[in-house]
Amino acid sequence: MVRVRFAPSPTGYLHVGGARTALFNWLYARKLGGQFLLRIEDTDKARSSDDSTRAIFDGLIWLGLQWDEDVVFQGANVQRHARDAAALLESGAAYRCFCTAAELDGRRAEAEAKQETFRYDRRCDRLEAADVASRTAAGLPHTIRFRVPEGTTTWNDIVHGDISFPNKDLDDLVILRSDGTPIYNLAVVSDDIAMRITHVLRGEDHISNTPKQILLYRALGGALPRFAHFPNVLGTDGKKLSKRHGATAVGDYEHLGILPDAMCNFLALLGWSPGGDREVMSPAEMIEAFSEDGLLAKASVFDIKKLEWMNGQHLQRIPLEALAARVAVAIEAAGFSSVTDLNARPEWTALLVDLLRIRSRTVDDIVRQSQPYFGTSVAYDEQATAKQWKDAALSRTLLAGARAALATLEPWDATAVEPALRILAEAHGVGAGKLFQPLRVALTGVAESPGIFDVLLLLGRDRSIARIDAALSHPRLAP
RNA sequence: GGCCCCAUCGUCUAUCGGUUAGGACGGCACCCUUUCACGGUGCAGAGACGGGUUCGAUUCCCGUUGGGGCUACCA
Repeated sequence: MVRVRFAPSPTGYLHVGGARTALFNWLYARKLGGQFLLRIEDTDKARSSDDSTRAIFDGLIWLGLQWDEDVVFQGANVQRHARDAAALLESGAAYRCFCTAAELDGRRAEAEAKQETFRYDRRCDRLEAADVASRTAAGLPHTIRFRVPEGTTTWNDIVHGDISFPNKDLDDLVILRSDGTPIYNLAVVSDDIAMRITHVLRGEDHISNTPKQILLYRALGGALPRFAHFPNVLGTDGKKLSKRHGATAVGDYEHLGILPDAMCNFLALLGWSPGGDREVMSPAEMIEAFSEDGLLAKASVFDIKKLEWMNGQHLQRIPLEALAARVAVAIEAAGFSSVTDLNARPEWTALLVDLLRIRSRTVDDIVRQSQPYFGTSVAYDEQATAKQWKDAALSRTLLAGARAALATLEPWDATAVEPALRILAEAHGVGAGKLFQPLRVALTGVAESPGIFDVLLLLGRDRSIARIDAALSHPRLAP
């Protein structure tokens, strides 16, 4: 049984790089019928917060990456971590170190000053047993260090192939602090063994932790998992994605009107390819197409333009009712209308959303463009009126003509509206566009909108007439 | 500094020794058209460099260069 885990530390929001790691774990588990677990690594109390934990849950839920089993909080396992450290001490794989943090810092600075690589010199490992016993009995504060054995540590990484580290380059790492709390590498291995994790899939910044962890697995007698290290997600400047690149939290994209499926699709393609030309996929299709072979070793740049395009593609594919429900919430948030009102007229709402989604890339685009279809009056865009009502006299004539034609038109539908307006344009000896454009501005206040007949239907007769009247009394159209 | 990872259009990528190096985003042009979009067509655009191996290298190996990561009593 495949068991993978996503193990973020709750020190901020869920970052897109972390989201991608979670996604790959999720895809891996779902593809193989395994379990996707979530572990919150909160052992650093100073930096961890409940708000951050909540933000991680929210982000994963929004993305649709549901985890299996209960969330594991690493902080709840400190007793086991300490027990494991004690066991290592017992078996001789680790030793007590009485060097203080200040001494260590001093030696490190000294080595650096001499351009030398600092490595712990194991002086405490050479202490006489009696000495160690008496210092311990005296209650002298000390850490527990893992004694890195001789040799080379190698593993076959799922994305990178064989990677090996000479053990001599690994320092004897502290696994338990002098206050008895565990250090990261110990906690991770202890927990992964306890959680029976079979595949550790994480970011490439953990590559250099891996040999240390493998050594700890062996010393602890745990079954070694397979490892995969995903390359970093970079900003457009080629540097690791961070706050200064703008939006990096998945929540930011939610608020920008990105659909979760589009976000997952986009993230999956950063470092994974199903082969061939496939790009736009639903979560189910991604699971179906997912395989280790498609995982790339190269870091990739987060290109928001492509994300937006991807979102536009998903906007067209999502079932209309589902999109309408999301848009309704966003329209209420924008203050144009209410969910209750929109639900009361589902067909009208569906038509509105369907007409706007084709010219939108985000939910926010739809909301922005929906404004003219709510409320009684519209704000006339200066540029639009200047351009489309340039010839005031002609515009007045055409708008008045349209008002007259529409006022008594029966029935109020596409079959009647279109011929009526085309005949009107012809009667005035102008092309259809010469009539439609000024009318579009009169009805919506802006120069871009769905087709003019659809606009009329969306607004209804009364509001259409009222807006033409409002346009007629606009300063620019004054006689 | 030491150790490790990486290297195809500006960006995301296909290619599993032999291709006019393909697709997508973005850009540009044109078509469609009542506007804006959508859609369609076309154009520009890539194997970092140097050595090998091979009949033949983008592909395999080595080096150089350039990016990135780690180097804590952080995670």
